Amino acid sequence: MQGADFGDASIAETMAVELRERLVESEKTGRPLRVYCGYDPTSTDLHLGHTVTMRKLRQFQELGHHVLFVIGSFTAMIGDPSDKDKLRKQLTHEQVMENGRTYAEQAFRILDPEKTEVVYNHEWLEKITFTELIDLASNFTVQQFLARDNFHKRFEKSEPIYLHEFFYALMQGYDAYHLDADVQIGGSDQLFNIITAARKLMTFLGKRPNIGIVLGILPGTDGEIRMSKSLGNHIPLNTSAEDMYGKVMSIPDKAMPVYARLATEWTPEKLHAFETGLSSNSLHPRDAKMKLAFGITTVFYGEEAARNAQEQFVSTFQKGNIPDEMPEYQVMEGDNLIDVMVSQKMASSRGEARRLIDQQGVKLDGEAVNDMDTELKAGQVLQVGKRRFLRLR
RNA sequence: GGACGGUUACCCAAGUGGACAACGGGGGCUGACUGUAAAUCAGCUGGCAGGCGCCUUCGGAGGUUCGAAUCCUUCACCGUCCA
Repeated sequence: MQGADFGDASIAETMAVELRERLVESEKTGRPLRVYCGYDPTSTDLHLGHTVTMRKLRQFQELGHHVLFVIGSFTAMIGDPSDKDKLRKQLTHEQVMENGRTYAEQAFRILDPEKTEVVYNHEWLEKITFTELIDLASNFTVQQFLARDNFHKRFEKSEPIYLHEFFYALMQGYDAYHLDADVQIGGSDQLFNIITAARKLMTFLGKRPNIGIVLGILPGTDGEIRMSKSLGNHIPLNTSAEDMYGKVMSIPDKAMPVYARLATEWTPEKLHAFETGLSSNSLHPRDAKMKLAFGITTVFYGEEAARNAQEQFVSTFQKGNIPDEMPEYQVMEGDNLIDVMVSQKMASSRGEARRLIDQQGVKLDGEAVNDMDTELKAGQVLQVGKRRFLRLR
C-alpha cells in the first residue's frame, strides 16, 4: 500500500489484515469489492491532489473491483469541517451538480469509465429524517469527536466548532453504509470519518464495516500546505503538459519525496532508488526533480508529451530560449504596450504593468523595455516576468 | 437575556480626530544570485494619472466636525464570562 499513512501502526495493521481477508474472500466468491472514495465538488477543477486517491481507485479497478466515485453533492453544500474559510459562499444545487459533472469527466483521465459507478450523495442523504439522524448520532459521544485532532486543536484554542461539522462525519459514514462499501479510500484528514465514523455506523446499521485505506496528503507547490485551488498552490489537471511539468519543477526540493510517493506511478524499487539517491546526494536535486516532473507528466499525458514538455523546459528556462508555443495576439493599429499587457492578462492593472516595466520585468524579443511607450510590432515576442509569453502577430 | 471585548488591505496585525492608501510581519510579484529549489540581498504590492493630482478603502447605515479608521447613534456578525 504505497503512500498509505494511517498515522497509527495498529490501525494500519488491522486494516491490512482485514483487507487481505476480504480480498481473499472476493477471490473465492468471485464478488468484486466495492471501493468508495468521495469528492466534494466545490470548484470546477480537479488537481493533482485529487488524483492520489483516484490512482488508488484505479489499482482496484485493474484488479477487477468495482469503483464508486461519489460526488458529494449533498456534503459540498454543507461545507467541509476542515475548511476554515467562513466566507465560502454556499453553493447552489445547480453549481454543485455542474461541478460534479466536470469532476467526473476529468476523473476519467485516470479511471476506467466502464468500471466506475458515479453516484451523487444528495440522492440518499437529503432523504434522511431527523429521527434517523438522532438515531445515528446516538452512537457517538462528544468526547469521541473532541478526541479527533482537528477538533481537539480548535477546542483548545477556543475556536468555534459547529454542530453540523459533527454531522459531516456521520454523512460520510452513511454514504459507506448506503453504498455497501467494502473499502473506503481517503486522505489522512479523513481518518476519523473513515475509520471511526463509517465503521461504527455500518456496524450499528447491521453491515460489515468498511476497510479504510488512508493516503498521505499531497502538499501544494509551496511544499507546505495541502494542495488546494483556493490557496493557489495547485497543479490543475486541465492544463498543458508543459505547464504541469513546469509547475512540478517549481516545488521545493523537500517536497520531492512526497510527490514521488503520491503522484507518480513508479514501482517501489524505482521509488526507493529515487529516495536513496536524494538522501545520499548521489542524485542531483535538479535532475531528480526533472525525473519527477517527467514521471508525473507522463501519468497524464504519456511519455511523448512529457518528453516534449521536458525539452521545452530545458530550452526555455535552462537555456533561456523563447518557447515554441505561446498565446498569440494580433497587434492593432495604435496598440500600446500597457494596454496590451492588461487586456492579455499579463498584468492585473495599468499600474502593475507600469511597475513591471519599471522593475525590468518586461521584455520584447529578450530586451528589457525601458520606455512605457515602446511601439509594438508584429513578429515580436513579449515576455513578462520569467514565464509569461505572448507572440505578437 | 446580561456584562465586557472585538470586526482594519490576500492573511496576521499596528493605528484611537489632521503628516493615513494606513507601521510591522506573512504571502505574492519583479530584479540579482541560481537548478522556475532553498537561503540571501534589493525593490514593489488599492485604482486612475504619471513630475507635488484625483478617486475608492479600515464590518453596514446614518451623524458630529473645516477634517474621521479614529468621536456619537444604530444595525449586523464574532468571542469570553454570567444566566
